[in-house]
Amino acid sequence: MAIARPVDRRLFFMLDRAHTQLAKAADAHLSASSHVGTSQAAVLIYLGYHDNCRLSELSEGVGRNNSAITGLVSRMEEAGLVSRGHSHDDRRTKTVSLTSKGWTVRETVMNDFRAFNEKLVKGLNDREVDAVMKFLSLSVSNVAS
Amino acid sequence: MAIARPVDRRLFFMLDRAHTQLAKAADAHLSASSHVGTSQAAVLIYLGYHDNCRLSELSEGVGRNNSAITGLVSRMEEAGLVSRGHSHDDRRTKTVSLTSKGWTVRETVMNDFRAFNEKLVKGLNDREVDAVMKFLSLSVSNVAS
DNA sequence: CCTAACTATTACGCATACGAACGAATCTGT
DNA sequence: ACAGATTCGTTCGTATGCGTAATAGTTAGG
Repeated sequence: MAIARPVDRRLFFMLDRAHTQLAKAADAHLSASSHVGTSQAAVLIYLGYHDNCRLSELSEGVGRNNSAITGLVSRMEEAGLVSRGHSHDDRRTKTVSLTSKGWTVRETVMNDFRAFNEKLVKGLNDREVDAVMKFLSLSVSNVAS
Repeated sequence: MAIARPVDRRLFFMLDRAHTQLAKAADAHLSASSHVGTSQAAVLIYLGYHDNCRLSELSEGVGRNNSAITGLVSRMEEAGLVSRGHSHDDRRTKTVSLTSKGWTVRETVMNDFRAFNEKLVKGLNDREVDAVMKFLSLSVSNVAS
């Protein structure tokens, strides 16, 4: 259960720090080949698996709220990476889909991240990587209450 | 080595997502008792261990760059949590120290995070927690190059 | 002494995120 | 069929952080 080990109280800050540094490194990694940051990259990747989805679904998929998505999608629309559409079923909803340019950039981004993620787990064995992924999934639901 | 396992390419996004959700939860957790966010909380905790340190050291300690620290410290100074001082050795440098109010808030924040961090590792055994901490430390240096 | 390096600040523009509130559309219960 | 609740996307204001560049004071090296 790992209760109250002194080191535990630093866990969140270690995560925060790692995220800051890794996001910075990932941004640098990405902008070398494409002009997208990590937020936009997440959208590109998600849309590859769920093209033409609702904005709310995208919001859920990349873990940002509605208003963040509105701005994010708008910037990406201006950049020609995605386009908005309308749903036939429900006139409230709008959909997002990748443009052909979006698909191309996504391909680059995917390759970049494959290399990047391999760097992240350098020095860890499979068992440890599994523990990390388990933590990243579990912790979100642990605090969701 | 965990090379090219299909799941690896999602690692960074899982981290990104976890960080976003956890930061949001932590903010809610904190602002219930004190009026500080996670950035300011990090500063409070760091200063508890390195009171009266230089701004650059703080910058390194909490993983933000110099100009971000200037703004962060200014906001905290206005809130009465920290105060700026001058170094005797080097008159270029300025120092930051906790005010008595800062120490009080830090105490609250520390307790909040103890509880919060315990929630994060719920469902993980010690071995897995160790792997997570190892990952969070290692990954930063792995991409630092 | 002069110059180079360091330290912190400041200002600008930009990206990202949040919560709150809004209008429009849709669904639900009666 | 209609009133009320809910959902969806948007807009607004605010907070935070980054990069870059300019500024200014201080220190250290030659």
